[in-house]
Amino acid sequence: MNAEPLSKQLFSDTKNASQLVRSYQKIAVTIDCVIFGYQDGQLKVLLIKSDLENYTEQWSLLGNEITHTETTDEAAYRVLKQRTGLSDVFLDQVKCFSTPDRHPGGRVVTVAYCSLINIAHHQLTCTDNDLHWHPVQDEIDWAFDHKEIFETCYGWLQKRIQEHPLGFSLLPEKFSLRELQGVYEAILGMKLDRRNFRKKFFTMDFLEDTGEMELNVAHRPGKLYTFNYKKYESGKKDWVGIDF
Amino acid sequence: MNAEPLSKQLFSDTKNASQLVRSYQKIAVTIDCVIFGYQDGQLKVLLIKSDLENYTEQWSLLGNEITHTETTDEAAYRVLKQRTGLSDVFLDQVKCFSTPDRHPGGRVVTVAYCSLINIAHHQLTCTDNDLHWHPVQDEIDWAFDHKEIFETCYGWLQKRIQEHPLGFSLLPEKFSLRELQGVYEAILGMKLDRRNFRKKFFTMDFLEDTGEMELNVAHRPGKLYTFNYKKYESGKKDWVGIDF
DNA sequence: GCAAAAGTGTTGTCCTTACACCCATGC
DNA sequence: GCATGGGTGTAAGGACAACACTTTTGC
Repeated sequence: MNAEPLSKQLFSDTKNASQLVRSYQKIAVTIDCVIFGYQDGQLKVLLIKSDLENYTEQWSLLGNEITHTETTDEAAYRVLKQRTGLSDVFLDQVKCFSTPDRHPGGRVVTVAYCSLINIAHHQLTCTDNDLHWHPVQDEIDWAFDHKEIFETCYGWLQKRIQEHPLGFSLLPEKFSLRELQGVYEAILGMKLDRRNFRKKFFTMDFLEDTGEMELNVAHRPGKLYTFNYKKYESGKKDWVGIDF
Repeated sequence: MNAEPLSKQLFSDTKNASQLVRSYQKIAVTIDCVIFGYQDGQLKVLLIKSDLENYTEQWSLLGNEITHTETTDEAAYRVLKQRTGLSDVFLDQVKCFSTPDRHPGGRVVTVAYCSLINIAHHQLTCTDNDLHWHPVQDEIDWAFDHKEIFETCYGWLQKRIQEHPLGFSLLPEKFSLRELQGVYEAILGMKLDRRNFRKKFFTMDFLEDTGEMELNVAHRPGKLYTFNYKKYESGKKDWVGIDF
């Protein structure tokens, strides 16, 4: 607020790095994971009942403190692994939330992470505290500021999935185009034109025809494709173009 | 790393929120500002000589701890204000950096912020520690992990300026299209076609002709425009399209 | 009159959108 | 044979890239 005294105090002299850091106020830092999953054509988010007194009826993101020896990334992977058994999955940092009174137990700064996994392919390793998947369009009674964190991550995901091939992590190794389109429609919350969707992905040229077909579907079976990551990498463009 | 003991410990019972937060490890949290400025057709970044022993020859971003009563956003605005006198400027959170040994004085988690200001229109309020503007393409001897933070923010800015009208904050109220194009070329690091650039911005339809012309230029004077924020807001589109 | 940048249009190409019909399978 | 989704093509419109000449001003 008043610039002079602080800048004078901070920049008068060289300082010892350890002393400086010792002088800083220390704060609890946590990570919270917004883990999205997809099942039956619906986008869902993984939540637990809060385990804090007075908040046990509210839904909470999966979170944990970060320890002195790990990065926030490592903490996020640790939590994801503990709760879902998953380790080979994307997990991206979205944003840091730091409102002083955001946590009822005192000052806690949290870093939000976002992930997207295939529900059908991973059993939850622990279902304490009512851990389960909630359709994203359900009314949810959120704990603390987790509604805001969730919404930020959901918006981030909708933008991200249009620019990066995240959708494939929701699908089995081999998938039909209908399944792929279902993922996009669920995440973006809108219907897409089937013919244009197919054209789009075929011209992007990283889907590989496996030669196999769907089995046991109550309609004409579709071809199964795999996502060729190498082709995706080599075909990436780096210039997007000005477009507000 | 080993999931079982921790999840058992954390989720056995309801807990008191204050006790839980008290049990968390506490860490120093800082913000670092990557403040970009534009002058003479060049993009520059505002740096100081580190004021830490053994690091006084290296260049450092403007940073500070966050206190118990402020958000990281508030801390970033505070630092920006102290160092540049500016307050009516965009400042966006980019990313949190948390490698345990990133700071020589001990564990410090930092949140990087990015801003873009008009150098010619703001005097620096304090030039201690060799505070000054460095062209972004200069070789810079960075302190700590500030090179990584800078590069992340620079990439973020290049993407961001293509999707949001940030460039106008670098220009006077009234500006010519040549000036606007100069900003984009400096930030993106490439030449753009003048005719296509003009077409692009005219069809986006939020530039307003002031009726005035440039003065004192050694060539045919150009028209001066203003950025009409209201028109920009109302014309924004929300659907971008899948495009990897 | 020369240097420097302003201002302006067209064409070809590509991408996007909207839209309709027949086909293969399970039941 | 009916329901369900698979698979396909085209035409119109819009965006983008490439490209050259005339005009206005300061010096």
